[in-house]
Amino acid sequence: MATMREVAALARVSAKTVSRVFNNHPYVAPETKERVESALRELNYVPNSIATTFRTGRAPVIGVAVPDIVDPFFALIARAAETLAGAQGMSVVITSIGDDPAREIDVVQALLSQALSGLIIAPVVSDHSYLAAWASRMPIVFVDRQPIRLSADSFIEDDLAGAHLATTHLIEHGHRRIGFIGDDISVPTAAARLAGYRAALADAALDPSDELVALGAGNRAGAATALAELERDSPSALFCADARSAINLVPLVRSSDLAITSYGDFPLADMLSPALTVIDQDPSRLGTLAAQRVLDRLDRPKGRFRRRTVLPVTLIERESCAITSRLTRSNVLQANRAR
Amino acid sequence: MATMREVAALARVSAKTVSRVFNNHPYVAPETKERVESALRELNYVPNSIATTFRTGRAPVIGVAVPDIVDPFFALIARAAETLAGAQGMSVVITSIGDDPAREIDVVQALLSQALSGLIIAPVVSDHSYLAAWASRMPIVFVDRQPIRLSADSFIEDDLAGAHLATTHLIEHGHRRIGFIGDDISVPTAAARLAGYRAALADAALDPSDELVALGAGNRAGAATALAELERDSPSALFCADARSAINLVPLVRSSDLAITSYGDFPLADMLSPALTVIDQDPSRLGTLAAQRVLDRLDRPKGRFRRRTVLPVTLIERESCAITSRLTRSNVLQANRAR
DNA sequence: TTGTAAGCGTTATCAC
DNA sequence: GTGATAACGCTTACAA
Repeated sequence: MATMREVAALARVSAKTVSRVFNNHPYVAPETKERVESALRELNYVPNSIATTFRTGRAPVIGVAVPDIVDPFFALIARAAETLAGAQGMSVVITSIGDDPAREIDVVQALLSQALSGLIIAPVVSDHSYLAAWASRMPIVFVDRQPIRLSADSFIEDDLAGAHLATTHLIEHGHRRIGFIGDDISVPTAAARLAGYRAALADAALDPSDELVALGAGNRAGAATALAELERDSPSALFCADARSAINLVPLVRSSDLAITSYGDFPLADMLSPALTVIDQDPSRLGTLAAQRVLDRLDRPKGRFRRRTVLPVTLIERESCAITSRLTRSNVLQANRAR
Repeated sequence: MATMREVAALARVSAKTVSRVFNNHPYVAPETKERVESALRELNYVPNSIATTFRTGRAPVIGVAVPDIVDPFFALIARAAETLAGAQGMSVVITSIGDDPAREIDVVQALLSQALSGLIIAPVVSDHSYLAAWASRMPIVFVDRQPIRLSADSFIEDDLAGAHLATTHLIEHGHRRIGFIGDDISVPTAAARLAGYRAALADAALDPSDELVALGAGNRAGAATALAELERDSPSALFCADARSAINLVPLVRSSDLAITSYGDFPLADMLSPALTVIDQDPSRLGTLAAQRVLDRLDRPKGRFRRRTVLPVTLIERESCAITSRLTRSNVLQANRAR
């Protein structure tokens, strides 16, 4: 690990000149430059990034905190952010917050106490005032979920409209008793989707009964309980508020005649029988936008930016919703297989 | 952002004493300690981690480089490493290398030029000598893939035995013409799986014809081509060398009568009709072991450790292999649904 | 065009 | 027990 001083000694110049050459500053005599460059090569000089960071006061690192990096939705956000940041010479520290809200503050504080230049966060807790102290020091950008009790940039999806879209889709296919199944309603996105579901029912003058709402489907056992609960009220269709719940639900409804729509696509959703109609999200775009915003804020600390950006979502229509398909299930299976 | 000096001034002591109090060093007079502590509280002192890192010469950060963080297999490795490291006050910088081997060196060098304490890597390229310079400075641990032209610790799975197991399973179910389908054979794990497949055929005195091997199934189009290629030789079963290829393959073989076994489980593999028999991997364990090894090496730089650890894999038998199931496919479907 | 000096915040050394 | 001083490697003023 040669230092600048050692390179300087070898090239018979001062450390400052080495610094100038290394950072391509002008006003270095060509022959000096050449001598320094060969010394640089000879000693295989690599700058000590800790020292640079120390001097600069800020590391070229953006923190990314998401509930779970194993969830492809968040992994796509993280990867997109990493790609964009990497192109600007910044790297990305990823932290999985986990499902336990109690852990979030510790985990995120630990992340922040490193020397980050900025933070991208999809929070689990619903009070983000603990970030206020940090927000004055670095750009903090929320993705997928809005900041609460904190003023910060956010890029989120139109969960309400998406849920409305999916529910309306089921209504248009003739369903009248539509169940809502999700995991944890305290997550703001889930709450918005429930609101969208209810709004769609209201718009169609259908009864938004609480008995048709079941939660806790984040794991297979919970999904089974939730489904059993709903089935007492014999819905003909389900709106599933997130992809993970949908994945848990799929095995359970195989033998039933329930139509299903899911908020969030997932691999093989199109391979099920019947193929699942889903709300399509664009996590990569969220990640790219968030990272770009962090970089923009770093570039122009005094700049003015839109605080809240809501991205539209779309419906991917497959075959899981029609009442008719359920009545002739075996035909549909045949048709699927023939494709 | 109060510094130690400011705290020292307020407590009317030297910076060193503040440092002693903050780090719980002995030999501080109780009343001095108390005065310092109240100053610490009053100024809300938070140590500047950049300075500490600079002083120490090493950041409490472990790098994790994997081909793709969106792939749940690697995400599980990364999450497990993060969890273990986090418990020791270390954080984790994750980088997706991408599929392009040409990018790996740049990406990993960029990662390394930060001040890491160690590196966990699942490499894409097949010559790791570029890491030699770094290996002398920090522990480098390979996961899932072995180091080539470099001496380093590794935790890998028994790809050869796993592929042998899966192929033998198909043979035992009566299959005689078994195709191999994968993505890129230059990836060492894939090569080992091909070898395992061939060994199993040889052990059963079956012909390991090259015509039954098709590659490039990493995307849907490639999978279609690969499958078409294989079907010219009418195999009755396929051994699919990785989960991603299997996911691409599933839609294509729906209408066929091919039995399938996949190396690597994936969500909903048990929900397909017929449910897929797979080789089960344990990426979390790989990640945990790798992170633990990095920490162990940091703790005991002179310690001696096993260089190469091979983890066994297991077969999860589902229903996709029996010849009989294929002959009575519709019955099987009924049975599935009834479950 | 090049060099000198100072300092970023913390901690190790050694003296008191 | 406590404090002055130096040092980590680099860059920013400023001087030459």
